[in-house]
Amino acid sequence: MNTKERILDEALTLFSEKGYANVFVGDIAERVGIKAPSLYKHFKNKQAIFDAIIEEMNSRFLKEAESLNIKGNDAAADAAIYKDISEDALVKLGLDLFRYYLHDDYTRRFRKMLTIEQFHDKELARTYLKQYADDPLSYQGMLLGLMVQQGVLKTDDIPIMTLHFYAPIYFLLSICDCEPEREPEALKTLEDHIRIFNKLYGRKKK
Amino acid sequence: MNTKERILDEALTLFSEKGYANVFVGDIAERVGIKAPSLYKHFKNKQAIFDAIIEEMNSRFLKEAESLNIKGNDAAADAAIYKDISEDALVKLGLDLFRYYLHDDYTRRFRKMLTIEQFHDKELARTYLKQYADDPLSYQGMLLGLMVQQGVLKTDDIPIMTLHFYAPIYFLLSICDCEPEREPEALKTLEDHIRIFNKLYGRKKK
DNA sequence: AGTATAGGCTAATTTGAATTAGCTGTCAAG
DNA sequence: CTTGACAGCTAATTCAAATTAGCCTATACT
Repeated sequence: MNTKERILDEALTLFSEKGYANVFVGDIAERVGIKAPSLYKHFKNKQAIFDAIIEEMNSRFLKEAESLNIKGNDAAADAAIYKDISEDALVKLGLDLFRYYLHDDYTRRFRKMLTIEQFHDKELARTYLKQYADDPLSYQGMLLGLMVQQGVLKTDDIPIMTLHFYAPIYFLLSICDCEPEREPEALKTLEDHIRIFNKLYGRKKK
Repeated sequence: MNTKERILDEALTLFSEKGYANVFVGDIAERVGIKAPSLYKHFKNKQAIFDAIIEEMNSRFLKEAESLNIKGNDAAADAAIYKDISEDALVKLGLDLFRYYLHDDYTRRFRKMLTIEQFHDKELARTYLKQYADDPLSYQGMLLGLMVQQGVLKTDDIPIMTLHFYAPIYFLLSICDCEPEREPEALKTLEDHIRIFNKLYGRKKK
């Protein structure tokens, strides 16, 4: 990782912990192992560092979305996968997703930063909701929709079913971001949530 | 409202919009209609304004909790109320709660401020989770528990049922705080959520 | 009336963080 | 070998925001 990337990386860490306004360029520099003025060899100013982080995030998420689309488009193949999904498999899917969101360093730091900065301007608000509300709902809605098609789950209202699946995940994530020591409890709750979700929406047991 | 209270009020508004660090004492003073140095007749410094807001909030919530306890303690009376609660009444209960959280000026501003500042220190993190996660779950768990007792709802796992009821509310609140123009859509979704919740957990229709 | 206090003001003062100036060593290309 | 760009440094500079000093007026209390 070159200096420019290290700056972005350390800045993201600090922004996600203290918020943009509470981080000094000197703090960032120190962590990178250089002096504050040297930062200006790489970025026009502090704001440019923030903007670069947002931009990098956008491109990462775009790439991710594309790769999901590729998978998502092959509906036939996907349908097969979910045809016989067991409760345990659904639990594993949910837990894995959760753990990824929680532990993936980039994802976690970025989410916390956006949580802090979401009210700063319209643009950030939109980004926040897209990442943590609209996109997850639409992606998971697609997956759950497949399961409905396959008769694994049953509902008249896929969007609400998706909300019922995802809202607890979002909620537990907020808890863990705030107090990471509550993760074990959250994982337990998440597992219970998915098992009961599966009972509530699952077709009557064969 | 005297000057001291007006300072707290305007400060809360600003903190909830921009976060503590982005608000200048001059901004607060201007809104109150005085000059910055005059603030220091009322508060030792900027931090003391923030602290006073937190303290006031604590005492408000304490008072609220007490009043809920008084009601909550009279379990027999409460049970009667929920014995024959209809779907529409449950929907109304949820929508009213939601609208209160969203529109009550004090509640809304305070929640946004805590959302921004939650990672600033352990204390704030604890306050945030208590207010928006633990307390709502425990209070609503109590109400839903009564409904289970009365046979209006059925479940083996009241905490998870409560999570299923509340997490979507929390989620929709996050959306509306972030983009208030999405409130109508959120209200619609909330109503659908509660109706389906009621179907999923309701005893088989008579 | 006489004075103390509360609460406001203007004009400093202090502070500290962002940014700029300008120097230096390294290294790659010609 | 030398030139130029790159990436670092120290030492200013700038600037804005918090806070303090010190003054003024009104009002309430004695």
